[in-house]
Amino acid sequence: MSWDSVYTLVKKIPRGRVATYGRIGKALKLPGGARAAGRAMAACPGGQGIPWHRVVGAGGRLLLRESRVSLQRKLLESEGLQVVEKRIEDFASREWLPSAMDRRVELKRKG
DNA sequence: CATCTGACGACCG
DNA sequence: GCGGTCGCCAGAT
Repeated sequence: MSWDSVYTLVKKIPRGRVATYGRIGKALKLPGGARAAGRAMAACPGGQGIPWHRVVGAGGRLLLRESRVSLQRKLLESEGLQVVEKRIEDFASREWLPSAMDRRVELKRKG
């Protein structure tokens, strides 16, 4: 399985925004959904401009292991996001939705 | 080939 | 909110 489509999508996540494994898996119709997105990110090659830290779990939770979550948190905070108890504050308005269709939902939700 | 291990998430008690 | 179950699958050993 090639995870290129996942990395390509992740690269599109704007600075200061985050996307979830579930959304990514669904948007790309990956077999296995969210878990597939997780596997892809686990195998994510470094040093290629992939903003891996902008991918979080459902509800805006940070799911990485302690050894890595500290860096993720640091990177997210450096982009202006607030992380409290391994969770993105105000996640609903910080979530970036992949497809054009989902964007309408986002705009609608924002009001 | 058998087995184990995950960067998930919805659901339920 | 917390812990357990289940669906689902690529790599590593």
